[in-house]
Amino acid sequence: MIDIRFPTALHLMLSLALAHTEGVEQLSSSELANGLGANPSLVRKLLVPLASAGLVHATYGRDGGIRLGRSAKSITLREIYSAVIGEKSLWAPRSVPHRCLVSSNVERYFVGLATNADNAVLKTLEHKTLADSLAELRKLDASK
Amino acid sequence: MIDIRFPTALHLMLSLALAHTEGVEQLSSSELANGLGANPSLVRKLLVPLASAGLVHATYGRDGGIRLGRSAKSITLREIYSAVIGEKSLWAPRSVPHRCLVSSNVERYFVGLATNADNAVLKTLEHKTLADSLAELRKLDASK
DNA sequence: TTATAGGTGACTTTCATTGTTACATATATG
DNA sequence: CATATATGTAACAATGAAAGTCACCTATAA
Repeated sequence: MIDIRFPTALHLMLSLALAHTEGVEQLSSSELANGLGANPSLVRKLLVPLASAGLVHATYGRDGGIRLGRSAKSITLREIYSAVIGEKSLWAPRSVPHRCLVSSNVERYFVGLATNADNAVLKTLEHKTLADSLAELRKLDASK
Repeated sequence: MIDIRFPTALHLMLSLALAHTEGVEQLSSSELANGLGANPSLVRKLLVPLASAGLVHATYGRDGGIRLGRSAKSITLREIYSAVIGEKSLWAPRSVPHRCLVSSNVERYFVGLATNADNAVLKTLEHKTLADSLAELRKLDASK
């Protein structure tokens, strides 16, 4: 199935950032799930790697909830992507029987290509912060 | 299931390029499939978009087979990628109910991010030719 | 004590892609 | 023309990573 963890995580983080600008310090997993049209349990599972990376902070118990771990200005989209996707490459090599010059070396060669592609993508996310993204959403909203 | 059309197509093209340097002008889908550890029919299906893009040329009938459509020096990895993957983006947006500033605009915003990422990846493939890749394989083979 | 948060494990469902089989179509050759 | 053998293609089953669900555990404020 197609992987939509990154757009989902980005949406979550943007919801938290927006709430923050409106004076709401935290949201529950149910509220976040509602915004996504998803299940609270699914949201909580996606929050695990974001919490490990320090991008969000969750508090237990009654009156608990989820808040941003740092300011929206200091969180980049690259951090969100890396937290959620981990080391998984954009492309996986095909495993082939080693029989000739091509088949014996193409796998290693391809992994190198994939690493280049991964790095290029990370670079496109590196200088965009969560605050930048929220500002972009406001522009989009106004322009329509 | 994970998408390995690009590494598979690259392998095919490299096999054709290698054969060419050895004086073999064409290979059958069975020979190509054998190098990949795959089914000839699967190979033929993958060849369809490569043939449409003019990157390979297939001839029917007895003594038929597949050959490179142009010289290995003139074929870039970007062309192979685009032929096989088409317009499919690296990332798909999550479809969400439109209810607030974030949910109403994040989808469009995300598609923009994905387009940037796609272009960055294409750029990493743009200046590598099939001949370059074959030379890299020879280096890898020699260095081990 | 109770209400209500998040955390987690064990599932089932989804669906694009892989892989297979069978057969139609085209062509070189004797 | 018959035959051998190549590609083209349609229909189908298998695969597997992620989505999604449910039940239950743990933690905490009031």
